Amino acid sequence: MQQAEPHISDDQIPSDEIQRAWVAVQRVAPTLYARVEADLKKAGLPGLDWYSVLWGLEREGGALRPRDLGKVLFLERYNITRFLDRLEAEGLVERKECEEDGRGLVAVLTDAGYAMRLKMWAVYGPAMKEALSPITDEEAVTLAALLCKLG
Amino acid sequence: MQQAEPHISDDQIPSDEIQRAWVAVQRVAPTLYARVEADLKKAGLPGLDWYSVLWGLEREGGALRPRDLGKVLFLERYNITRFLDRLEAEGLVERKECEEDGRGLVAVLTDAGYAMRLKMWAVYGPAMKEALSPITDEEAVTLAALLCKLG
DNA sequence: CCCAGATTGTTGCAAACGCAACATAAGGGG
DNA sequence: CCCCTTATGTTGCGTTTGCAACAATCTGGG
Repeated sequence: MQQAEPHISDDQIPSDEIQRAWVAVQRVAPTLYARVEADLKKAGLPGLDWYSVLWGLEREGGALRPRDLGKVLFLERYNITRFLDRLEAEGLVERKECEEDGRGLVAVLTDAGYAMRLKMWAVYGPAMKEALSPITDEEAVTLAALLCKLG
Repeated sequence: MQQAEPHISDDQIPSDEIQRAWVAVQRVAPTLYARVEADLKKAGLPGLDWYSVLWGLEREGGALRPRDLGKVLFLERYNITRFLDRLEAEGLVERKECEEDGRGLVAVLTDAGYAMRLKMWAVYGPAMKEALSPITDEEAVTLAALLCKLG
């Protein structure tokens, strides 16, 4: 990636192998993401970020506090607030008050939200399959295992 | 990731292995990126996007037309324009006119820009090494090879 | 019970991004 | 040579993001 550097000692510089892996990860992930997003957009559907919220909610039983949704999706509080704003405006989610915590609330998936996730999956699934079609299932297992070591 | 789906035929649904690999890629890449960015920010340095531009420029001899910079970095024209706006405002890059094309221009790395890339690498390099420290060089080669199949 | 500190969700503001439109210049066919 | 098409870089506008501050509520020690 770049040559030796006087300000840092040699054992701080990542090896070529590591550098190449880093570049590959940071280049390929957005590329694949963009391909799938393009398919969704072509179908007139929302982006993958919405899907994550809908699916994250559905997976947890259809209702979750923003706090917990944030933990599941690795998102900041204020981002959750705004996703819920948009999803609620489209009728895919509803905010209900939270009994056990006066300041909290619960985001609840509506029927329309459930239906939307299904409609998106009908595009997302095949697009994902297509994007990863260059590798076999076995390779996918290897890939996932290596990445999980890093997460 | 999710159960069978009536609207699409079974052979359109990605296998569990593929789904897990997809999730791993899309989750791990931003996580690692954020860790390194945090180190840069802690050091009071610009983000990785600036580094990409500086390094992309330096690698090509220190001067490149926005068009070509866009191709190297996989960025849209208008993003290049705006990165150059900010980098130029900080004195890291200069816009010079392009002789062989009247409408074009050339983005030239300044001494300050070169110095900044070095300073950033002194943080970026170790941070990258740390982020990928859970895998060996050999595993990194495997990882990069698998990802390259997808790119 | 009371109160200081922490937690939860929201918001104002500034910065950044995506998209479409624009001005300018290059290229190519008649 | 002229005109039409394409390419290049920029900009305006609406949307989205990050950060810091905020109000409301919970928690635990005294």
